[in-house]
This record gives sequence, C-alpha cells and structure tokens, in this order.
Amino acid sequence: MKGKRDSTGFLIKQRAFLKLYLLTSIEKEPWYGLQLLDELKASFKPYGFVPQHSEVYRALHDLTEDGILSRKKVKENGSKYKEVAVYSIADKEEAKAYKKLVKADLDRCEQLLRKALKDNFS
Amino acid sequence: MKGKRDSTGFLIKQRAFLKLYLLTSIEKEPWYGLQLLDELKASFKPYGFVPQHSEVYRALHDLTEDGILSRKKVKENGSKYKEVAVYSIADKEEAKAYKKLVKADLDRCEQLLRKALKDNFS
DNA sequence: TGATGAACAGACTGTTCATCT
DNA sequence: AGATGAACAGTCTGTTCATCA
Repeated sequence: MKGKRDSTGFLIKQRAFLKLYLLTSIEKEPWYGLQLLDELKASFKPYGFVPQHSEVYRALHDLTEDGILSRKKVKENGSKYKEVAVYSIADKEEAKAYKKLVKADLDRCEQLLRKALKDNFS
Repeated sequence: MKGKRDSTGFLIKQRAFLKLYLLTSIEKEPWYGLQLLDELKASFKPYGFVPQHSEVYRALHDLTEDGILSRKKVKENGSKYKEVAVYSIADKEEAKAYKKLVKADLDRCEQLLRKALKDNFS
C-alpha cells in the first residue's frame, strides 16, 4: 500500500472514509466519479458532511494506483457521446483486506467518541 | 468565539476534542499544561491516540483568548522553584455553552461512524 | 530536566482553474 | 452544461527549536 497511512492517531481521515464507501458501491456495480459523488453527497447531507469532487477523485486515483480498482474510459452511448471513467474492482482480495483495515479504524474511532461522551457528559 | 469553526463538515477536529477534555478537567480543579497532557496521553493510549504538547498548548491558548479560561503564572513552592501556567475557568457560562456545542458535534460524528459501519459492513 | 511557547514543515482537504465532449 | 483532473491555497497538526527556571 505504498507506505501511506490512513490513520495518524486521532480520527480516521476523510480519504479513507470515502475509499470505503467507494469500494462498497463499486463492488455492487461499476460507477464513474461524479455519479458516486452525487450518491455520497445525498447520503451524508443529513449529517452535515458534503464531500467535494476532488477528494472523491483523489480517493479513486489512490485505489487505482494501489491496484484495488481498475479504470476504463467508456463512451456513453446515451443521449450524449461522452467519455466517462468507469471504475470496477481489480483485486477482490485487496479490496476486502482494505475494507477490513478501515473497519478496525472505524471501530476504534467510535470507541474514542463514546469515551469522550462518557468522560465529559455524565 | 471569533468566528472560528471547530467543525468543517467531516469529523470533529482534534483541537475541539482536546478543548472539551481540558474544560472538563479544569472544571474540577485548576491544572497546568504538561500535567493535563500526561493525563490525556494516559487516557487515550489504549485507543492509539497520542496528543502532542503543542496541540494542548494551542487549545489552552485558544480557550484563554476566547475568555473561557484564565491563566495565572504560579511559582511552585515544592521541590523546585519554578513557574507554571495554571488555568482555571474564567466564564462558567461560556464553558458550558462551548461544551454543549462540542457535544452536538460528537453526537453527529458518532452517528456518521455508525452509519458507515452499517452501510459498509452488514 | 521540566515547562512553556514559538517557528517551521508536512499532511490533508477545499477552491479554483483547465480541458474536453 | 457534465465530467475529469490538476494546480493552488488554506487549515490543521506534528516536529523541532528556543527560552527560562
């Protein structure tokens, strides 16, 4: 994974958080960037979190560099003739392994937040 | 509060998180910086989070600038004659209000993490 | 050495700009 | 306008440096 750490000790980074969601979506079926972004924006809006397009692209690029995703330019034969970058899972094992890592970090973060709520409000 | 935001949409910032703990500790009794740091380090070690001294100082400075804490240089008459910066609550109402704000953000973050665990692992 | 604080540097992310269809 | 990507800029935080008792 190129020595990049997703966690620096405190809470999980947005990048890793998005990667997790991207993998889960793409596992179900291939998507392209802005499509995924719209889905994420809608999903998180109630929580006051609005991911930006560049961060989603960076997450997709990272996952591709790591060989977890593969990217294919596809000519959309719909109403418009336009190329989009469609992503699909390239390495299911790696994807699974990465998600497992993130899950561990999410669990840790949840415990940390719970602790803070308990320590400061009870 | 000088227009500074503690939350930028994703998860709570370390600074705000530490401020919360600092206020709770200082509410009980006045402390000085490194003393608080040691307490925090011990408390979070099991969670893989190791706060650094500069971040704690910055948090204390912020709270002082905002008028929530007051700082007093105290000559320690113990084994060593040395000055430490002891903090105490300057404005109980403001402290309470700030903690309330942070609590709301912590709750939001916890929901976001729960959602992520649910959306991606079930 | 313990304590405080500032300065510096790097990581992360939001905003803007550029390109192409 | 929709889609992608790069470049730039600002914020947050970790490391280092400086000072003082």
